[in-house]
Amino acid sequence: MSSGRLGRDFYARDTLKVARELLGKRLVRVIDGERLSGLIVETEAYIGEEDRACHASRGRTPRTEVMYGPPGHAYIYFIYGMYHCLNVVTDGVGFPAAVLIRGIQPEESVEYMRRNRRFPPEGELTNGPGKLCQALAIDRSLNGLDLCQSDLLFIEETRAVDPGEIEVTPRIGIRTDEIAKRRPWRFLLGGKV
DNA sequence: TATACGATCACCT
DNA sequence: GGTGATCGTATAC
Repeated sequence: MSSGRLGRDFYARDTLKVARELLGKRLVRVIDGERLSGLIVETEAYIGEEDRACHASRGRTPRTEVMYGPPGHAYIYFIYGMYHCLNVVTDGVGFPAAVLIRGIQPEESVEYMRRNRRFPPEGELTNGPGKLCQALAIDRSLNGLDLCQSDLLFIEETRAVDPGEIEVTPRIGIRTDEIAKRRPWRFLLGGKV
């Protein structure tokens, strides 16, 4: 069964809808012609300058520029001096919003990923935003990449997900304010917590 | 120029 | 449950 790549229209929508519907889709990274991939099982939405947890809450800067651009591009940032996080830009041009990919279930080239992560314990290969970037060798050199065009990084259509499998919770690691902390903008697939 | 800190993780107790 | 690693950004001087 062939799987098509998600097109611009998928990303050019309401961010919460995109965050929810990215669950179950296949994130694909190609290195030296080899496919590394996994099914997306955890996402978080970051929406607009009013969202204090969103990097764009402090306005347009060189770092946040990508989020203001067209949907379907990768926003990758470096954090805590050692990790990278992968987001996909959503909604329309000029409105800063993105979905953070927080977890995937490894599928293709698992051994390659395990090597990248220096052979972690079972279940800890790609269960976090920093971890999955390390496993897939994603860093800021890929920032701004168009996931609708690039052959290095993209997301593929998969089977439909049963809405009953989706869990919604507040976002993780928010330290800005109580309102941002409470927003139920984290989505998980299959009872994963 | 200088400084404080973060959408994290690994390792410790 | 706590903390150190480690550095790009934003912001203040």
